[in-house]
Amino acid sequence: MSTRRFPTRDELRIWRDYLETGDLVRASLAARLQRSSGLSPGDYAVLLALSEAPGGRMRSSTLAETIGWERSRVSHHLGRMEKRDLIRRENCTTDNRGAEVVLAPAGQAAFQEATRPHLRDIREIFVDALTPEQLAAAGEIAAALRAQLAHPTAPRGLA
Amino acid sequence: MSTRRFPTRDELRIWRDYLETGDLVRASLAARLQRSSGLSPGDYAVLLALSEAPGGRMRSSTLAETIGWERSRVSHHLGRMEKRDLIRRENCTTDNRGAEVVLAPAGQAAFQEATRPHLRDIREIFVDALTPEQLAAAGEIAAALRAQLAHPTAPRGLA
DNA sequence: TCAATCTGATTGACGTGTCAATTATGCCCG
DNA sequence: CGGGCATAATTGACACGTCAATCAGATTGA
Repeated sequence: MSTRRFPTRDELRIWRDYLETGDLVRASLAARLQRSSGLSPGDYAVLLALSEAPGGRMRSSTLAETIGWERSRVSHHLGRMEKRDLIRRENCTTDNRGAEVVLAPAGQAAFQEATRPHLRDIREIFVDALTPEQLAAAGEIAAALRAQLAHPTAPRGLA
Repeated sequence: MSTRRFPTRDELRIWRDYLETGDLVRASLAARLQRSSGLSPGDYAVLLALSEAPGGRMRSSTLAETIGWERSRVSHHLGRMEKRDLIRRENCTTDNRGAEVVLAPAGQAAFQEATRPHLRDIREIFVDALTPEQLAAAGEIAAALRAQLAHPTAPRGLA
């Protein structure tokens, strides 16, 4: 009985629609963000974290944890952002291995420029598109999918 | 009145959950596919299209249309797949500009190896995670979001 | 003290995606 | 015919992501 049938045509269509639509939404928001501020979603995430940190500065590893990225990803992204003067990197005084990421003026400006239009876009593209019931359902669906990922029906050696 | 408020904290949480969960699902499926067959989702999409084409061959531009990719993306991906002997490229006899993409034996084998586990994974990770109502709601949410993307509340010069 | 080890961060190789430019061929019309 | 334009596909430059390897500075334990 654990061997149920393959997904039906309808189920496959919904699955595909679900994922592809998520991508479209993401892409549309990213395009608007880029147009309004020159920032990528990654840039925005970094600047948001920094702007909420005291002094606009943060240890690189703390940043990684805050936005949920791998450390090497952070390193690469900071390298690109540093070239554009959005952030600076300084040596950490309390731990010579460490690096501190500092919000640069251009970064702060771009972030402030970006925030309001970005929030408005999220409302327009996502929130306004759905009825309150659909919005709630979206949250429940996400939760159900996460639960399934955390506890797969048939463990296959994947975390 | 067209200037409604920014999204609430809850709305933002749902929005973020929705997109991030989609990514997690995608990543989990991709990891399983990779493990079971050595194929990436892109590889799978290409091989699926080819395996459904008569003779396992297809014009490169037709392939692009079929799977909804940009042509340059197809070119790059085919280059990588060709190096792994999953496909071959031949000159098109009817149009000397054109290229025909041909399913290679290794590609056919990998695809057949991949299909059943992949469909089962989709069922386990996505379909089985949701109640029938949630599945239906997921379809409706995707449709609503697409409709919104096609007809933005406040056009901002974006297609 | 100082060697083994742990940890913070960077780096390099590579897959993947976009955009703009390029190449080569087909095609149409004066 | 032949110049001009459309089309097929590739290419190059770059952003972004992962993984594995590396490097330097902390830590700690005989």
